[in-house]
Amino acid sequence: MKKKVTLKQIAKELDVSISTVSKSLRNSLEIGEETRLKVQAFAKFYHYKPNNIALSLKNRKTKTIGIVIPEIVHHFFSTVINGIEHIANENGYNVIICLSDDSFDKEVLNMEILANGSIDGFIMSLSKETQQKGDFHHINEVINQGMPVVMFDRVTNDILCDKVIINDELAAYEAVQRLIDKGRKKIALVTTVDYVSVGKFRTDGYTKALWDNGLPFDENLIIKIENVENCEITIAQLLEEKAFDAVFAVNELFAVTIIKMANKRGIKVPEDLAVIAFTDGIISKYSTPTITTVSQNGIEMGSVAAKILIERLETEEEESEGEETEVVYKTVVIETHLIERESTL
Amino acid sequence: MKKKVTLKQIAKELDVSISTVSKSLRNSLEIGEETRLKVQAFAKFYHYKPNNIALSLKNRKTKTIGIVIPEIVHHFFSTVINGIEHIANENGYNVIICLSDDSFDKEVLNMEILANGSIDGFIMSLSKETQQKGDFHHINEVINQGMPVVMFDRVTNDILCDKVIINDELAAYEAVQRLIDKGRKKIALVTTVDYVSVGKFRTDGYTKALWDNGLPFDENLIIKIENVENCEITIAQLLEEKAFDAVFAVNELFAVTIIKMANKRGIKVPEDLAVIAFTDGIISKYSTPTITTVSQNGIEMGSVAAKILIERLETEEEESEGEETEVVYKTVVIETHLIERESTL
DNA sequence: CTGAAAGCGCTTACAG
DNA sequence: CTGAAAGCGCTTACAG
Repeated sequence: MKKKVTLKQIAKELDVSISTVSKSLRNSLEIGEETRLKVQAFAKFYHYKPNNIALSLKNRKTKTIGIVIPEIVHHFFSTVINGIEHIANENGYNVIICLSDDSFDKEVLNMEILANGSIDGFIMSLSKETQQKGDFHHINEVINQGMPVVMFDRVTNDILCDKVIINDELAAYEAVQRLIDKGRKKIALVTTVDYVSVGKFRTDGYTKALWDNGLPFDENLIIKIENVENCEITIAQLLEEKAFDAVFAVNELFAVTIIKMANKRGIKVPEDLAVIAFTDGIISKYSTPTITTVSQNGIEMGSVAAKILIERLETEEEESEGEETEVVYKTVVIETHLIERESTL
Repeated sequence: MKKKVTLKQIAKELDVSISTVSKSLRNSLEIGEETRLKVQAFAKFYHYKPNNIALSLKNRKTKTIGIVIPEIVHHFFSTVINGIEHIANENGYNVIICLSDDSFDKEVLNMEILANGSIDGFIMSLSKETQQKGDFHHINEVINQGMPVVMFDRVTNDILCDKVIINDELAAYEAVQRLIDKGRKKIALVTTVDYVSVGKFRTDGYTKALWDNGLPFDENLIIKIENVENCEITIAQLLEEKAFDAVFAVNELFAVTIIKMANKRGIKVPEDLAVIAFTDGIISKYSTPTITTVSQNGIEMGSVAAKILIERLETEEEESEGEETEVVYKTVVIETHLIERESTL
C-alpha cells in the first residue's frame, strides 16, 4: 500500500529542491547531468508519474472532453462515443460521459458540473426535452465562458457552434425515392413526434419526395409515435385500416416492429410491403428479413466531432486571449447512403 | 466571453480577503452576516461555481469513477455503463470511460493514465488479451497504490478485489437443462475460445448438464469461435455435417446467425432446432423467431459495482490511514434467469 | 469578525 | 548549476 510518490517526497529523499526534481524529470538542460540522471533513476524506480489534477490546475486545461448524450443504450450513440473516444485517445484526451436520459434538467445539471473546470470542451446531442422546450441557455452559458461546444445529430439553429450532422431531409428523400423507383405508390411514414428535430427533417424529406414524384400525400399514412413501448397499437391500426405497399420508418425499432406485425398478418415483406429504416443499427442486420437502411455513420460523426473540438482546443491556446477574433463555426455534413438488404429486394 | 469568475476576483471586487469569500460561500458562521450576504449575492450574480479541479487537488479526491471496458458498442456493456452512471450521479460522482478495445496494452495505458490522480477508483472488465496473457500487474499496481477496483463480468481469481459477476456455469447449466427438459437429446454448443473466462465457465456448465443427465458428450457438437466476423463458415460446417436438435450459444450474435443459417437450409426453429443464447440483448427480442436467452442484467451489475465502489470510497476516508486493517473483499453474484421466447417454444 | 499563511502537486520565471 | 518564490483555485487551522 505505497501511495503515489510526489515531487516533494523525491526532493526530500534526494536532498534537492522540488524545482530541481521537476526540471530533471522534464529533462531540462538547466540541471547538471549527474543530478538529472540521479533524479530520473530514482523517479523511475518509484514509478513516479505526475499528478494529472495538479497539472490540470497549473495548465488550466484538463485534456478531457465532456460528452453529454441522451442515452447510451442505443447503438447509434455507442458508435458515436466509440468514434470520439478513439480520436480523443490518439490526441491524449480522455472522455467523461454524462447521460441526460432525455431530460432537460439532467442535461443542464450535467453540463454545469462538467463546465466547472472538469473538462476543456463539450461534444453533445440534445435531449428530447430540451428540443421540446427550446431552452438552450445552458449551452450558451458554457460557450460564453469560452468553452467550445460541438453538437452532433440532434442540433439546433438557435445555438452558434460547430456541428456535425447528416442531411436528414435529403437522406429521407432518397430513401423514399428509392421506394418509389421500385414501383411503390402508397408509402406510409412511421416517425416520431415533431419536436425531435431529426424526426421532423425526415418527415420533410418524405413529404418532398412524394410531392416531387406527383404522388398524393395521405395524412392517414403517417403515424407519429411518442415512445417505442406502446408503438404496437398505433402500428396495428395502420396495418389494419390502411392500404399501402411500402413504409419508411425513422428508426429501425419502428421498422422491425412493423415487419414482425405484418408477418403475423400474412403481409409479406418485401413482396407486399417494402421497408426502409433510418439508422443502420444492429437490429437491421439480424432481422428477418434483413432491413434496408439509411446508414448514419456514428463512428464517423464521433470522429469528426472530436477532431473539430480538439482542433479548436489546440489552436485556442495559440491565439493571444486579448484579441477577440470573430469565431467562424462550421457545420460538417456526414454522408449517408442506403444499405440495401432484403426488405426492399 | 466572460471567463469563469474565481474567489480571487470576487475578493478583489469586494475588497475582502479570499478566505472571507470562501468562508462566506460555504456559509461559515465565522463571517459576519452582512459580509456573508454581500459576498453570496455577488457570487450568485456572477454565477460563481467552485473549480472542480482545485477542489480535487485540495481534497485529494476527484469524485469521479474510472470505467475501463473492452468495448462500448455492445449492448451488455452499454447497459452496465448505464447502471454505473446512474448510481454515480445520484452520489455526486462522474464517470470517465476508457475503452481497451480488448487490447492488453490499451488497458494498461488507460489505467495508468487514469490512476495518476484523475479518478478515485476503477470499475472494470478485463480485455480478452489480458485474460489470454494472464498478466494483471497493472491492476495490482493500482490496488497497491490504495485505489479501489471493482471488477465485473470478465474477472480473474488472480486479483483480490471486489467483484460483481453472474454464475456463468450455473446459468449455462440451467439453460442446457431446460433444453433437455424439453426433450432435446443432441445439444450443440457454440462458444468462444477458452481464454475468455466467461466462455469457459459457460462451456463447463454445458458439459456438466449433459453429464448429470446421462447424455453423451460429443466433442463434434462443440464449436469454438474466435471472432464473430468469420463464424459463418464454422457454423455452416456444424449445420451440414452434424445432426442435433438444440443449440446453446454463449452469445446472441452466434445464436441469431445459427437461426438464420438454419432457416436457409430448411431447418425449422424451434421445431427442428431449439435455441437458447446467453446475454439478453436487443437482437434476441427482434430476431425471427425471438430467442430464448439467459438474462444478464447489465444495469443491475453496473449499479451494484458502483455501489460497492462508492461505499469503499466513502468509508475509506473515515478510517484513519494509519491502521492497515485487513481488507475484506466481496464478490456479488447477480441472479440470472431464463427469458423464454419463441426459439424454444 | 477578518485575514495571512500554509498546503494540495505541479511548473517556471527569476535570483544567485 | 540549483533553489526560493509565485502561482493555478481552493480550504482551513491559526492569529489577531
